[in-house]
Amino acid sequence: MNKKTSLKELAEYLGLSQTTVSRGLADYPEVTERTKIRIREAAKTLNYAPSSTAQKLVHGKSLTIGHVIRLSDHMTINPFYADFIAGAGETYSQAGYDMLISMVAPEKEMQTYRDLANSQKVDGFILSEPVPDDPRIALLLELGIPFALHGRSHATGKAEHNYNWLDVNNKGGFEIATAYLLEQGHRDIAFVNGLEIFDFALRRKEAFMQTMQKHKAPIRPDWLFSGDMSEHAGFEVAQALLSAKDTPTAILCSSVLQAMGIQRALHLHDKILGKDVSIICWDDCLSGFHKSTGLPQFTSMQSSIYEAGAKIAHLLLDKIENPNEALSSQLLEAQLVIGQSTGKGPFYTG
Amino acid sequence: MNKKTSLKELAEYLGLSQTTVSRGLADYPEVTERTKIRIREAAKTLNYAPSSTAQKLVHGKSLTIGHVIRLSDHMTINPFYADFIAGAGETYSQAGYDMLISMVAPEKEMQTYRDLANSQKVDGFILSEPVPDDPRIALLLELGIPFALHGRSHATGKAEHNYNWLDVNNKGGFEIATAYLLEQGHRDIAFVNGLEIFDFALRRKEAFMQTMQKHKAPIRPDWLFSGDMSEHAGFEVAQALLSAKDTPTAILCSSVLQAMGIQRALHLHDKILGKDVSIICWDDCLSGFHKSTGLPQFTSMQSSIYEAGAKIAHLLLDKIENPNEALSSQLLEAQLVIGQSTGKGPFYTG
DNA sequence: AAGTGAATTGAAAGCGGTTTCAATTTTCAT
DNA sequence: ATGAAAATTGAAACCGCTTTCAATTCACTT
Repeated sequence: MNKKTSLKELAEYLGLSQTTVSRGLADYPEVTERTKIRIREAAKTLNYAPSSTAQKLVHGKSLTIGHVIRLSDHMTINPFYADFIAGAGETYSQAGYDMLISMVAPEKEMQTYRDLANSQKVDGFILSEPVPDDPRIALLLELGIPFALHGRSHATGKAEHNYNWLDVNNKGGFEIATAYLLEQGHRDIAFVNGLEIFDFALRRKEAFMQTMQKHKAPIRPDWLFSGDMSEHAGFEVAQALLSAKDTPTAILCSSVLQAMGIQRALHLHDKILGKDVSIICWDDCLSGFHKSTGLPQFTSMQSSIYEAGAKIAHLLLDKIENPNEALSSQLLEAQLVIGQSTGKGPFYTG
Repeated sequence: MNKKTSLKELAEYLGLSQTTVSRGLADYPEVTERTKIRIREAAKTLNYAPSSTAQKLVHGKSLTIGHVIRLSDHMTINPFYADFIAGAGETYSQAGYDMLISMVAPEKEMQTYRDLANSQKVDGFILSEPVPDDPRIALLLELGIPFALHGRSHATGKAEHNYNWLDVNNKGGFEIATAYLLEQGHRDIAFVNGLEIFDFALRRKEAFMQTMQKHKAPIRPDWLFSGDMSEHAGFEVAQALLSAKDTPTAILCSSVLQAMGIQRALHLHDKILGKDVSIICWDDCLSGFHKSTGLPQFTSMQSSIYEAGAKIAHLLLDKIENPNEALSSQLLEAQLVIGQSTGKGPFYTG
């Protein structure tokens, strides 16, 4: 249990002033190389490290970014969020920032943002899973603390906003996916969306509807679903779909988990994936830095959420360090990757 | 963009000394109720909140717990870890602590612990995924910083340890699981473990081996696997198993993900789960606070990892706040929950 | 009205650093 | 040797809060 050494003690030990020692450690040019070396060695032997708290106080910054995670019913701690966090975390540590994560019940969420900002525990926030007119945005703008938004939030009122955002092109991605299914000869397509309170889900739906209409393909209201992006939810939906007398030849869904659930239901109904029924799903590329994701090879719209985390962290840090710079936002494109879950449909005209 | 109010400004505004204001806000008894009210109101109007940095400096504590996550090849950011973190995070916020998460490349891991401890950014750590003689334990003991271990670390040298731990009874759990399969009339059982560098995996293997031996059931070396706890890994193993000329009638595996991969392979080989082949898996009860986990109903040994996170956080906070108290550790029991993935084996003698 | 103890209040000293600005020492040309 | 300029060093203020300890005010006795 070695006690903490303070700068004062280190200075006394060296017979120097705190000033010189502080400067020596910070590698100021006015300190002789010889004394710098002495200082560093003494610091090593005494096992000295500056108190980050004291440094933060003097610099007036916390060098910490906050992530507030709502523990609610729908959005459980999304496994994908772990990947997102990992990407952001990497960027933070490279830039000398820390990551503060706060998991809170929904009713305490707003107050948590307030407290974290007011007590200056964090220099900025990353917001995820925005809904239209997201109240967190208004709050943080009012508090005057920098933040970046992962996704976009449709604002009905004054469209003006003063924050950076990064989003993946959900609409463009699902336009491509829908068009691909149509090209392959599918017309009877079911759509299994995430919860349509979220911005991304609304954009995906828009993409599906518009693309179907554009190609004069029929949209069946009873083939439009919205719910949890879980294996279970996918299974349930597919059970319902496959028990009806007419069934779709293709399903577009919003997550790999849903796709897996659908796949399970297909097995039960003796349907062959990619033959009887095609599936395209959105794939956030869980653990995107690994080659094999360990998930079945669905045809999917791919976009690395790890990368998104890393990039949005940069956006936020930029905003914090250059508050007056112009806003910058990014729209990432998802890639259509053909897997084994899609095949030709009945209307294919090669 | 409202500027931060300092205690000094608030005091001037009120025409009081900083001392009184500080005491008023902290609800000291020597401050009149009337002035307290004035103070609180002024604080509200000026939107004052004490700087946590300054408070930390004064109190010499960071009120922050560190979680260092190694971004390596095997242990990607385990989805289950998110749940664990959520449990711990809940406990922290209730106790007024913050959670600092650091995601680092494996080679920087040890230095990260050092830095976080020396710079006093955190008051303690939670360690996860221990290996035998885990070097992090030695390091943190040397640094003299409190920590709690999720799992146990077999120590070959001096067995003495000075930290709290919490583990789930991996050995007991897999003894029960193995015995259940044997009772149901299975003898040809394959064992699909996690990576056997980790303590928990070693205990599970021990349980399997001993229980099989005790019941005079044959252990086939080519039916013992160890690898990633991913869907993909489960699939690969099962592919290999099912392609051989003789196949097991039951598989005991270490995670739900592996079980799902095995299930996928079973389908390909036209085997029926729970009939041709039984599966028992370990289930960390992902998102344990929800009713339906969204995962297929495997027979499993269940133990909530969310709960484990919450409990170990308490253990650590106890240690931090009462450093001299006796050590306390907990061993949680996993529950055998019968699902649809198990059935009678060929040697069943009802 | 004076004196006492109790109740309030505030000045100042830290907490552990960084940085300004002045003081001291070196260096070098004269 | 001498003085001016350059290179080093250090004293002290400050970041924003808590807390000790002394000072002031108040409420009651006598």
